[in-house]
Amino acid sequence: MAKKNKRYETSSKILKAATQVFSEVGFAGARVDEIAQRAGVNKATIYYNTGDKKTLYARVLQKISGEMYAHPSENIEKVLTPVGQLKAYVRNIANVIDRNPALPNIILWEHASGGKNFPEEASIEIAKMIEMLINILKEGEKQDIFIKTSPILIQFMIMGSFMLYKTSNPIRKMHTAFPREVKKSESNLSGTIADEIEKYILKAVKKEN
Amino acid sequence: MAKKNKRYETSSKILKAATQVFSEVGFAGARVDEIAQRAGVNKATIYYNTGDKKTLYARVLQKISGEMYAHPSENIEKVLTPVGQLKAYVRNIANVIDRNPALPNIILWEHASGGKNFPEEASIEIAKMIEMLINILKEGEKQDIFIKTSPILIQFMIMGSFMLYKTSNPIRKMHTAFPREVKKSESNLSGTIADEIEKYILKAVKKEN
Amino acid sequence: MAKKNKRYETSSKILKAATQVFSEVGFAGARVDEIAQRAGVNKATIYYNTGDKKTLYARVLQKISGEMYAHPSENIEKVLTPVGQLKAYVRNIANVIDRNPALPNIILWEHASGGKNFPEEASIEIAKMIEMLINILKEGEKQDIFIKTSPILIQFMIMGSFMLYKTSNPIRKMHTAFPREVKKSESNLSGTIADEIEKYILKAVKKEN
Amino acid sequence: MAKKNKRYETSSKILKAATQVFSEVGFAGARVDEIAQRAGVNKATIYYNTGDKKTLYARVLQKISGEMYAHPSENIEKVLTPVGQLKAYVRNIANVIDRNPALPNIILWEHASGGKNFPEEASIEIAKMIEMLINILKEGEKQDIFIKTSPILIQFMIMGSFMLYKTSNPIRKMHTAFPREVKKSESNLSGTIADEIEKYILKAVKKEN
DNA sequence: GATGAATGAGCGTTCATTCAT
DNA sequence: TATGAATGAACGCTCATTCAT
Repeated sequence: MAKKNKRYETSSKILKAATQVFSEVGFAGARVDEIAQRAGVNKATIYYNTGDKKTLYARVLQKISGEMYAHPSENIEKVLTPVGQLKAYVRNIANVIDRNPALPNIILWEHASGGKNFPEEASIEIAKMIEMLINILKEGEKQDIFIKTSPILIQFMIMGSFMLYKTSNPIRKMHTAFPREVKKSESNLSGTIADEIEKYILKAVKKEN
Repeated sequence: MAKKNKRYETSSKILKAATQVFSEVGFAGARVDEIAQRAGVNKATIYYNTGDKKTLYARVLQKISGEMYAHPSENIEKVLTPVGQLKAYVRNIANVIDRNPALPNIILWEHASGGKNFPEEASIEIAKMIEMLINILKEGEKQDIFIKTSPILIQFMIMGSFMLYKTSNPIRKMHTAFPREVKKSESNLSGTIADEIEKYILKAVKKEN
Repeated sequence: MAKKNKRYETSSKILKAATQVFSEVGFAGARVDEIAQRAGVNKATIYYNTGDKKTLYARVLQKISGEMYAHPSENIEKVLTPVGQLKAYVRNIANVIDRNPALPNIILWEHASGGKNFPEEASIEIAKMIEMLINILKEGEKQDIFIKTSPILIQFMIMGSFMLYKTSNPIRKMHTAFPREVKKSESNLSGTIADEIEKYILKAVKKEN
Repeated sequence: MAKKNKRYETSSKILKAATQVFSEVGFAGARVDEIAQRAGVNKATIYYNTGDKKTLYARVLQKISGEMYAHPSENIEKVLTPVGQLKAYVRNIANVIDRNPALPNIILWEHASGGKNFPEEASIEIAKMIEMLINILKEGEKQDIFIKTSPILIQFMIMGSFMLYKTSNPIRKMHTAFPREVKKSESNLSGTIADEIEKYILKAVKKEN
């Protein structure tokens, strides 16, 4: 709306390009030159505008984790039952990932590298998110409809399956060895994939009667 | 003992060091100097003995995937019921990961990078493994004890949770934000962790009656 | 006076230093470090400004052959008789070599290496030059004042004597074995040396009557 | 004849291979590995048998110059007239070059590099050779059949034309720009080429009457 | 006499970063 | 605000040389 200043525009272009590049090749593999080129700015502009490579990466991480862990909370409180809340939780994650294609790669880069660059702010967001899951699962237990579970493992099952699915796309297509059922893939999670994972997670967690 | 081939011994030292370094920092982040130092050999020896950085990485990938996807089959055929087989399948994966600490990181690096360096041989091994899972799940369906599932997603749930668990260890410990339940961790999967995942996967897959 | 383009100035310094170094030790013997040092720039500047070692060498070759084969034509067309033209031809070559001390060495490096790096553009220039000589000799034949000759061999006699003379300078001085008459040398061709060669070439080519 | 010892055989193979390689790419461009491979021996054998790269190159130079400057004298003394002697001189050089294909390249490498590695022994041989030419030319002058000439320049005309001819072969064939008359070439000097050069040199030197 | 294995020194090249404008 | 030019510090790799056998 209001005409933003030029600096901000440049900053946005840089951040967008950096997100792309870092997600494709990771921190060590990323070239500042490449980021500058994709952003359509001079390499020195990155240093002038944002700072060094590490700072730039930190900004990317921060933005990513902000998006990751802020939105999911949106629709959950409106839902009343733990089952509905857990469904919403899974679905929100799928939505966020679909809206941020760079996210799974970056999270995996960070996991692989042992989180060396993971900013404290980002882990606060994650913590809030997990707390949300903990509450949902606890409430389910209290109502005697969920079994006792380890929230962190449930979290990893959800995130892990989504992220491996997303990032395995090129691998599955590249190699001829895989069975046919494995090679077909959908680019979005929010359709069939999220449906399935939601189903598995719920079954895994629900008490049989 | 028998005097071993000198070249082979050197090669082993190099491969071991390379596996470590690549798993810690990935291909782009790895320094040949560092690998040489950890192997206790001169940098040039790596080139004399094994070849360039890419070749070395390929060898690491090959060894890793060999170990990953060969062993799990071991105990499965002895088990008769699909439930037993699925349990063995999950447990075997946990065992392999425990025995090869570099494995989760390297797999994640590869996923994150879109499998640019993934050797065809490795994907053959993975394919065999997934085929195994497909058969188990099919048999379960046929016997009407498993629901219809997407094997690749089940696979990703198992692998994803194990690998994220393993690699999240330093992150979880590093950051203060996480709830207490999340911070405690066991270094091996084969104990409680595998038990839990096994339970969730089975519940996710089994038909309720 | 007018403020020159900075990049161009750097480029010139690099090209000059490169010409020197390549002429002294050839392509394989040249060290990029040495070129950078003589040019008074950082080694990386060479890559930023010009490109890799091969590209740099190509530029040197191109400039050398440009100078070699452009100027000789200058004064020849003004001269009317074949004898005068041939004299001018020889003299022009001597002048060019005198003005470009790196030239003989570089041509010899290229000859010795089988012209592996010789750029097509350079050979076009040489070809034009030889064509000039062919025309002079043909005209002389037609006027019945020159014998029938092989132009390429005449060319090699001229170039060969000039270039060996120039490059033998350090050798002749270094070694004590040579007869006195051989050791004295003039640094420029354009004086006595060119006079002599001109005389020999003309005698070799002219028809006796 | 007598069965030579093994060391000598190895030494010969090495020297032959080294001569080839040095003539093709010069001292700086030569790789000890390549020489070893062509000689069919282990790289370490070169050091054991002959010494380091410089020593090996010196041996090659020595052998080359020995061959170059010893043989030409053979037939000259039998010839009585200066004209006949000069013809023999030119022809002998052509023969030696034909018999030693590595010779022109190596001489050119040495000239180009300013004779940095030229051994004193070699220059003694050259000196003897030039002295021979000096005597022939002096005798011709005394008999009033040759004009007064600069022997070193005559020497360079002969050597220069032969060597440029030989080494220009690949260049002339490689590039399309050259006129047809220039592209055809004979691999041996001793035929037409030597005839022509001999004719030019004699005409250049002989007194007209 | 000969060699497979290993290495130190150095080379061409890249890359994150800074400087002058 | 932005950039073209320049650079220091590495990095992957090569190569002449040595060592143990």
